[in-house]
Amino acid sequence: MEYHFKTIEKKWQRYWQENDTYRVEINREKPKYYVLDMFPYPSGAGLHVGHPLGYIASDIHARYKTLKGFNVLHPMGYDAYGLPAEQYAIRTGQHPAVTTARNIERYREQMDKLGFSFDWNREVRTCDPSYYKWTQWMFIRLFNSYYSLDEERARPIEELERRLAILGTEGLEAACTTDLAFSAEEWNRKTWREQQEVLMNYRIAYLSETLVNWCPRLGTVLANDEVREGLSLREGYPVVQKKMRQWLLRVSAYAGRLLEGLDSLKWSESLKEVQRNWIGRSRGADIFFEVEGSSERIEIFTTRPDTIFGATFMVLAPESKYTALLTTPEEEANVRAYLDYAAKRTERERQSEVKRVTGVFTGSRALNPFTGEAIPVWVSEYVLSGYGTGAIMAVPAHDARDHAFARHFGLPIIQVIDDGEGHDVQEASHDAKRGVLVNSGFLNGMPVEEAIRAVIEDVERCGIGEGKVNYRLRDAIFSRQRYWGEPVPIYYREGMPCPLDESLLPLELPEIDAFLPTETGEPPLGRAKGWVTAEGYPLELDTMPGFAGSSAYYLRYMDPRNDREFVSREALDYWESVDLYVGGAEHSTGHLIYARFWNMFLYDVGLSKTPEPFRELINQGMIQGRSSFVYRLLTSRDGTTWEATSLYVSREIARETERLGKEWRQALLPRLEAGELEGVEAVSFQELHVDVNLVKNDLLDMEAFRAWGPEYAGARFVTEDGRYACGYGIEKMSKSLFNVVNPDTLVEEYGADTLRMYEMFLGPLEASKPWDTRGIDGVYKFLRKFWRLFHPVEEFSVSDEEPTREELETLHKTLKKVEQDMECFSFNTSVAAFMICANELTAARCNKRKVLEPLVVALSPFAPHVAEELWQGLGHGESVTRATFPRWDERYLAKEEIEYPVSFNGKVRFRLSVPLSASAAEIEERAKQAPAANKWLEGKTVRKVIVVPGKMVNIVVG
RNA sequence: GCCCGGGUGGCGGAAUUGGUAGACGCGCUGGACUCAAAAUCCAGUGUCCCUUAAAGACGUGCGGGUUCGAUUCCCGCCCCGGGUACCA
Repeated sequence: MEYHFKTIEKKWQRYWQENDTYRVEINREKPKYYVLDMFPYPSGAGLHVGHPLGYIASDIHARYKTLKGFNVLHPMGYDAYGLPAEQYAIRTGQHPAVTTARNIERYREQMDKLGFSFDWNREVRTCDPSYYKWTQWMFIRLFNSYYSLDEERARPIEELERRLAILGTEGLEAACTTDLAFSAEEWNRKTWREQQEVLMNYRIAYLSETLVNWCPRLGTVLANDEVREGLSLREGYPVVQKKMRQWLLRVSAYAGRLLEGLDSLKWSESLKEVQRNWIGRSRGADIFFEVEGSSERIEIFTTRPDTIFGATFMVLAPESKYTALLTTPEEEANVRAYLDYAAKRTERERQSEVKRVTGVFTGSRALNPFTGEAIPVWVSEYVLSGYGTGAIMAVPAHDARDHAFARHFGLPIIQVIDDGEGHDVQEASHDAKRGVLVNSGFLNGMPVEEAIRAVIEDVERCGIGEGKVNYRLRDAIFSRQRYWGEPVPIYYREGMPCPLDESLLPLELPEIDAFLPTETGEPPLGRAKGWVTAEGYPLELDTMPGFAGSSAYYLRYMDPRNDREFVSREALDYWESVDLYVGGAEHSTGHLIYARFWNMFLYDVGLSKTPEPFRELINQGMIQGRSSFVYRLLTSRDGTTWEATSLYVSREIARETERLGKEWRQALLPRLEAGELEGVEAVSFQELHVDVNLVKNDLLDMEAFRAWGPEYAGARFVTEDGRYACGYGIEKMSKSLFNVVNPDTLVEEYGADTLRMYEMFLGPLEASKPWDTRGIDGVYKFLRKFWRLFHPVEEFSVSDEEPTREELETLHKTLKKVEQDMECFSFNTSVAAFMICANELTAARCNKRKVLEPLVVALSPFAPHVAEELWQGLGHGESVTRATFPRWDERYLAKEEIEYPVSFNGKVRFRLSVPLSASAAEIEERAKQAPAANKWLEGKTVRKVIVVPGKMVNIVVG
C-alpha cells in the first residue's frame, strides 16, 4: 500500500473536527502551557509559504508539550481591523466587513489544510462587537487612570481628584503632559470644565494638541512605528508634521519599567536590543540657563554636562515655547520667516537634507552658568521639540551638529576635552568619550566620567539643574481619522470628552454611505447619521489604531465567550500569561511595545496576572522568494537601437554568449536555423521574471510559458539538449515578481505533512532564508520511507519480535535528539534525525512494533496526519495526540567501548577503541602502543600526552 | 554614523564545553532493477597532487594572537543582512 497522503489528510482533518480533538478547557490536574501565534491580518492575497512558518513551528511545539503532559492553550484569531480593507472599500465601494469576512474564510481554509491543532472554539476577531466591546472597555479604564510616579503604577483618576481637592499639586509625583502648579483652593474654585482640562493632563489615555505624523494621502495620523524615513510604512506616502488635537496613550510613563522588564524575558538578545534602542534611555542633566535682560530661564537637557565650559551658544527647536518668548523685536521678522520655512518642510525633506545647516538668531543672549559668558540663542530645525526640553546648549568642539552650525554661522569653538590624540576641534568636532577636561575651570584635569558627576553635583547644589534620565520613547498617538477601526467610546459634553457608561458598550461601528472624510474634512464617522448619545451629546469621530485590538487579545483567548467580563478570574488564574509567543520581527517596535505597555497597565489595575505578557518569544525568519528568469534575446543592427525577438535563450547559452562578446555568433548560430539573425550586429539579453509555478528544478515548462500570456504565445526557445534552464535570484516574495509559492499547491502535490516538515528543514527557525521548492523531494521521500517501514509487504504489518541492540540504539538516539531539539526549537536538526533513523531502520528491515510505535508518537508533532493513520494501524482507538511522548533511555546509548581520535601534534592520525572503564593512564599507554602509532613515534621523543577522557588523545612529539 | 546578527562544499545547512569539520537533504556521477520510463535501492561526491589507490598537503571571509589542539576564545580588518538616526 502506497503512502496516499490525500486520503489520509482528509480523513484525519475531518476526524479532528468531528471529535473536537483540539478543544481545551481548564484542567487543574495538569500544568498549563500557553503557545501563541501573532494573529494575522487577513489580507486579500491569502497566505504564501512564508506565512505558515511560524504557525508550523508553534504547532509542533504545542503538540510536543501536549505529549509531555501539559494542558496546552493554542488559539488563533484575526487582527481584522486595518487600512488595506478600508482602502479597498474606497476603491470598490465594498464594505470592509464583507471583504474582511471573505479573506478570513480563505485564511481559515488554507490553515485547515496544514493540520494545525488550534482550538477554533476560541477564535477571536478584533472587528467583532463582542470582542471590541472589551477594547473599548479597557480604553475607558486607561482614560480613568493616571500614572503615579511615587508608586510607579497606574492609579484611578478619582484618587488624583481627591488629592487635588485637599493638597493641590503640592508634592504630586505623576506623569503628565505639562507641569502644573496650583493649590487646593485654586482647584476647588475651578469650574467642571477647567478641572477636566487639568485631569486631561494626567490621564493615561488623554487628548492633547501635539505635533503628529499626518499623512495627507491616507487622510490620517500615524504612530511613530508606522513611519519610516518620512514615509508611511505600508504604502510609502509622504508624512508631514502637523499640530492636531489627538488621543494619546501615556506610554512614556512606563518607559523605565518597559526597559527593566526586558531583563526577565526569554527573548533573543537582538530583539531586546531593538526595544532598548527604541525606548532610548539616556542619563544626563537638565540645566537652566539665565537669559540676559529677561526673567526667562532656558531649560536644556544634555547627556554631556561635563562639556558645559565649551557651550558657546544655545539652540531652540522652532516649535519650542522659548522661541516666541526670547525673540527680540529687531529679530522678529527674521525669526518669523524662518519658522514659516521650517513649518513647510516635510519630514522627508528635513531628513534627506540633514547636512544642510539652517537657523536664525533670536536676538537674545543666555548666560553660561559656569563661564558667566553671554552666549547667543539661536533657533534651528536640527533641534527637535519632541526630545528632551526642545532646547540645547551647543558644544561645537565635541558635537558634529553643533560644529557644523558654528562653522556655518561663525560662532566660537572651544575645546574642553583632550584625549591626547591631538584633534584640531576648529577643523572637525571630536566626540570625546574619554579624555581629561581642559579650559574648564574647576573641572580641569578630571576624566570625563568624574567631570559629569561633578557638574551634576554642582548644578544641584546651586539649584540650577538636576541629574536626569531621558527616554526617547514617546506617547502613542491613538486617534485615526478612519472608518474601519474601533469607535472610541467617548462623547463630548461642553466640548469636554467623557467616557460612555459601560452598560452602553459595545459602541458599535455605524453604517455610513461612503468610506471617505466628509466635505468639511471630518473623519468618515462624521457621515454616520445619529452619531450622538441618547442625551444628544456628539460622539467621538476618530477610531482606534490597529494596535488597540491586538494589545490584549492573548488575554481574551483565555475566556473568549465571556460576555460579562473581559476574562474571568478563574481563567486568568489558570492560564496566567503566554509561555511561548511566535511571530515576525517586524513587530519589534510596534505591537510588542504596545502590548507590553497595555499589559503592564492591566497588571497595575489587577486585570493581568504578570507584568510581562510574553515570557518567551521566537521570531521566525522571513522566507524570501526565489525568482526565476528567462532570457529574451535582443538584437541590434546598428549597435545602438535594440529590438526584442521572440527567442528565449537558456541560461548557460545566454551566459556563454555574453562571455564571448563580439564572438557571440559562435554560441548562438549553431543552435539556430540557417539564415536567422542575418544582418544582426550585436545581441543582448533581457532578463524577465517568469512565474515560478511554470518552473520546476529551474527548468521551464515551455508549453506552459507559451500559454502564460498572449505576448509569449509565439515564444521560441534556444535550449540545452531540449531543456530550458532559468536563471534565479533571491528577492522579497511578492506577486509582482512572480515568485510567490502558494502552500495550497504544495499541499496538493506533496501533502501537508511533507510541507510542514520541509518548512522546518529549510534551516534554523529564526534565520531568514530563501524558499526553494527543489529540496522538498527529500522530505517526501523520508515520509514514504517511514510509511514503508509499516508496510513491508503491501499490507500494514508490524512484528512483535524483540528489537536488537542496534535497533534500540537507533530508536533511543532519535528520541533523545528530538526531545532536546524540541526544547530549543532546533526543528531542522530533528527532521535530519528522523531521516537518519528511517535510513537505519530501512537498512535493518526493521518493522518491529517496539521500535516503530514510539517513533510514531515522536513524529506526530511534525507530521500529525500520517502519525494518526499509523497509530490507528497499530491498534490504538484514540488519537495519537492523547499519547505520551516516549522516554529515551541512556542505557541503550551507552557504549562499552569508546573510539578515541589519536592525534600527533594536533593532527588526527588514527582511531583507537578503548574500554569505557579505562583510566587516562591506560588510554595513554594503549595509544602509544597501538601499531598505527609506530610510524609517528619513530625516532621522536614524546614530549607530552594530553588525554581528555571521553574526547581525544593528543601526543606531542619532537 | 551608531547598535545588533552573520560569513563553513556546486546549493540549503550540521558540528554539545576549545577535541574526528562538512551530519542530513538537494544536486551531480556511476551501478542494480526495468523492454523502457517512473519509482525504489546501492555506491561515490571539499580542494590540490595522481592513471588509480595508498599516503600527503591545503581547507570554516582576510591578517595576526592564545593553546598540545581554534569553525569555536582574543585583537585588527573586509564583506553581507537587519534595526535605527539631526535623540543633544
